[in-house]
Formats: sequence, structure tokens, C-alpha cells
Amino acid sequence: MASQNSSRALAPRRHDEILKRLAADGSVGIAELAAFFDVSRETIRRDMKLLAERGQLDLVHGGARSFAATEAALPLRSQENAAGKAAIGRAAAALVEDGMVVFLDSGTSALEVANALIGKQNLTICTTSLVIALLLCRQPSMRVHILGGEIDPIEEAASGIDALEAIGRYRIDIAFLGAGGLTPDGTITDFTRSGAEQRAQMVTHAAKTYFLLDSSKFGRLTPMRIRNFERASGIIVDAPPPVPSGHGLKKKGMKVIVAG
Amino acid sequence: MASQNSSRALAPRRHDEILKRLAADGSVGIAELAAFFDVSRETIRRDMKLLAERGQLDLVHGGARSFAATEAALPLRSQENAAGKAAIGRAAAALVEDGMVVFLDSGTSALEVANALIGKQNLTICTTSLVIALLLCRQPSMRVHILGGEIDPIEEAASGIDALEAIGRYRIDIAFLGAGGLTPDGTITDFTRSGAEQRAQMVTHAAKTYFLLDSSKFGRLTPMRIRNFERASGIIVDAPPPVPSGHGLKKKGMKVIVAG
DNA sequence: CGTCCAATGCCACTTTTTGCAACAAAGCCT
DNA sequence: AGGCTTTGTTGCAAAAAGTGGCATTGGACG
Repeated sequence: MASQNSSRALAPRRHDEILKRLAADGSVGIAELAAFFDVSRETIRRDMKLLAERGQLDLVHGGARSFAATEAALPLRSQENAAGKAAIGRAAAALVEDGMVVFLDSGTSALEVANALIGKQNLTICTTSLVIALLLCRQPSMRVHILGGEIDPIEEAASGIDALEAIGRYRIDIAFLGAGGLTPDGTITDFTRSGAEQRAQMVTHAAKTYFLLDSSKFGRLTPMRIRNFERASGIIVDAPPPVPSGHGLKKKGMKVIVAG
Repeated sequence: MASQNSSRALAPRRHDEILKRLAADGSVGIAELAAFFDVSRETIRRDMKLLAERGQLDLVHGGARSFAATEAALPLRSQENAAGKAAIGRAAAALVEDGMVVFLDSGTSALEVANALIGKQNLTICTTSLVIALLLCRQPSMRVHILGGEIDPIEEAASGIDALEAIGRYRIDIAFLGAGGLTPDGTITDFTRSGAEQRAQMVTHAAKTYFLLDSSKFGRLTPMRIRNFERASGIIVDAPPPVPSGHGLKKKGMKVIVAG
């Protein structure tokens, strides 16, 4: 990391590091930084005061907190079954190792996965979702790619021919896809033709694919069957699916991961 | 590593090393360099002063820092010269008619244009900026396309080969581009090679192109010249540019629109 | 060979930055 | 509430860095 050797670090270097940590973690402690740079706490405090006057951070007792973090809580949309989706997010993130190329679909479940991925090292993220791209591109040590195309205002994500075609250009280690519903006989379905096609394409292109299905999707009937869904590695759910659905999935060789 | 042996290093050799370190670490200390070259601190200071006058580095107490690194993160930039940028946004929006296909670059000025476009009917928006896409896709009667590619975390926008290539697929009526600076002789420049290339591509593809330059950009020297910039229709500014710059632009047939 | 000149170092002096110490305020535990 | 620890503030002195003047040096060049 940044070196402070024998000579003291330049003030701007400290400022950069402070802002960097702030961007990464949302907050930093004074003692922590003073030790890192081997300077007194007053010095760090003075740095922070200066940055605060420039409006670059928010001073709090014992350190500073990122302005952006407090203001940027906006993209969180009303969520049904928020706890379940968060659990799914954590379970999904557990499958991701440092250095992987990860595809994240649009939708609230995928957003939870994105949240849970924060802190992993050296990931390459590929997504159609504007919100996910915005969230993760602010993380250091993550490279984010967005698939181009027309934005679907409901999903706030790229869709259409361009996105479909762009998928082919990537080599994905692991993909996490949303879906519209899970039928009683264990078929994964989608709301729209283009969504189903996009996800089908992804299943065939990624080394591993998991569908994210929170319990509100169980038994829901949506019109489009997702082609090739049975070639996915498995589904991640927040509660055991109804027996017939689960049975159908297992018969096709798919793993059912129940997040707790 | 570079040798300084018994004989003193030549001035140009020192300059190269200073710039090299700057490029590598973002900043260098005077004491550090003086020891390395076995010269007095004054000498290094004189070197740096010279390089600073050439616009190759930014002097700070105790050393120097790289200019490129000074480009502030997006949330901070949005605050500087906010009024000027808002005026530019309104002036730009006035050039847009219902039904047009509009390209919006990344950057805070373009974001202001996006804001000012709200309310127009039946626009098709094409952008690289995540924030702009998110903002406008929530507007009814706007269709938004995002160019795919790797996200530049500073701009929070797509860049790179994919974005460059995607530009060619659209037919744009009017494009609004940001830029890094406007030199005294009326050349429009950019911070990065890829940014300059992307904008050059856009200038040749759009029916009309306008550069957005708030007054903080006047006289600023950034490294890359934007190819073909003189084929743009004009620039939109929040204050009259310095006489020599303005003269240079008009000689090239570009309109200078001063927003008030 | 002598002179000139740019580059460098040295020095005295100013300005900025930093650390220290003492005290006030805020938080925390019982 | 009371006592203890951590954090914030402030004034001051020391250290580090910046500045400008001047002397020295080592070539370059006539």
C-alpha cells in the first residue's frame, strides 16, 4: 500500500488516502490514520477539518464519514421480503471468490448480491443494472462493465438486442440471475420475452449460473419459460421451495441452496 | 534504477525521474529526491518550479503531485461553479427540440443538461453516464440508451473500446460533450487518451455537436487534444472565454454560446 | 587563456506545518 | 449521578519547508 517510510507523507497524499478510505468504507477513524501515517492525531484532525471545509467529508466524533454514503442511500427501492433477499445476497456472495468475473442481473435480489460483494478483492463485475453499476464502481479494486442497450425504465437496466449481443463478448465465471417465478413443476419463468431470452443467453455463456428466487416467487406463474434454465448450476432461495417444485429442480440436476 | 554515481545528474535526467515518480505514485517529496540525486533541496525545488510552469505538475508543500490525479471525484466536482453549469444546462436544452436523438456525455455539465431536458417530449437519449441514464429513464416519454463498456469510476460512465464502438451504431441529432480544458489558442483538450478519442468519434458521428465548457476550464491545460473538435458546431459557456481562445474558435467557424 | 554564464550550493530569514501539553467536552460503564 | 476513558481544542514552540541573495564552480566560447 501507500508508503510512509522514514519521511513523512505529503499532506495531499494523506488527503487522498483519507478520501480513498472514506469512499471504500464510508468512514475512517482518526487514531487509525494517525498510526498509518505515523503522525499525531491533531495532524489528521487538521487534515479532516480542511477537507470538511471543502465539503469533501462529514466530521463525526472520532473520525469522519463519507457524505456520499449518507446521501446515496436513495437507490433502495421499496422491497417486499427484504430480509429474505438480503439472506439470498449473502449466500450468493459466499460463492464468489476473489478475482472472479461475476455477472449480476437487474432486480432487487441481484442488488442484494452486489451489496454483499462489497469488500471482495479484484472482482470484475458485469451487469445490466444501472444501480448496481453505480454502487460497485465506487468500490476500489472492482472493475465494472455495463452492457449497453436500451434502458428498461421498470428494471432500470439495459435490455434489448444490444445487451443480448454484448453478453457474448464476456467470459463469465459466475452469473446471478433474477427471474419472474418458479412454477409448481420446477420451471423457471420470466415476465417478458426479451428478459427470458437475455437470461437464457447468459445461462449458456457463464461457467456457472444461479437463479435468485425469494419465496414470494414460489408458485408464481409468469408467461415466458426461460430456455435452458435447467443448465444452470442451481437456485438460491430464502426458504425451501414447495415440494413439487424442488423435486422437479433436483431431478434436473440443479442444486437448491437455502440461505439462512 | 537510475544512477547518480559520483557525477551529478543532468537536469533533464532529474526532470524525467521526477515525472516518472509522479506518474507512478501520484506525488513525490523534495527531500526524497534530493537524497536520491545527491543534490540540495533548492535544486529540486527549482526543477519542480520549472516543471510546474510548464504545467507538468502541481507544487505542494514538501513536494509535488500529479496533475491528472487532481481531477476530483464526481460528487465533489458537482459543487464547484454550480450556478454556471446550471446556466449552461439550460442553454443547451434550449437547442433541443421534441423528438430528437440526443447524446449526453459524462460529467457534471452534461448532468445539468439532462436536468434541463426534463419535460421535453419524446426524446431518445443516448449516454455513457450512469447517473444521467438513471435520472432520465425515470422520465416518462423518454427512451434512454446506455453505451456499454468498462465503467470509469471517476466519471461513473462507460468508456473504453466497447463504448467507442457502440457510438457508431446510433444516429445522433445533437450531442453535448464535456472536455478537460480550453487552451489559450482555442484548442479543446481532454484528460485522457480514451476520453479524447471517444469525443472525437462523437464529433464525427453526430449531426451537431456542442462542447460544454464552464469558466473553470478556461486556460486549463490538459494533455490530450480532441481530434476534429473544430468540426463541432460550437461551445456553450457560462462566461465569455478569454479573447485569444474565443478568437481561435471563431476563426474555425465555431459558434460561442454564452449562457446567461 | 580569459571571460561569461548557467547551474548549483550555502546562508539568513520567513512561512507553514507539526507535535506537545494542558484543559474542555463527550462518550461509556457501573 | 459519578468516575474513567477517549476525543476535541487551543496556544505555543520546534521542526521542516520555502524564498531570495550571493558566492562558487565548471564548462562553453571567443
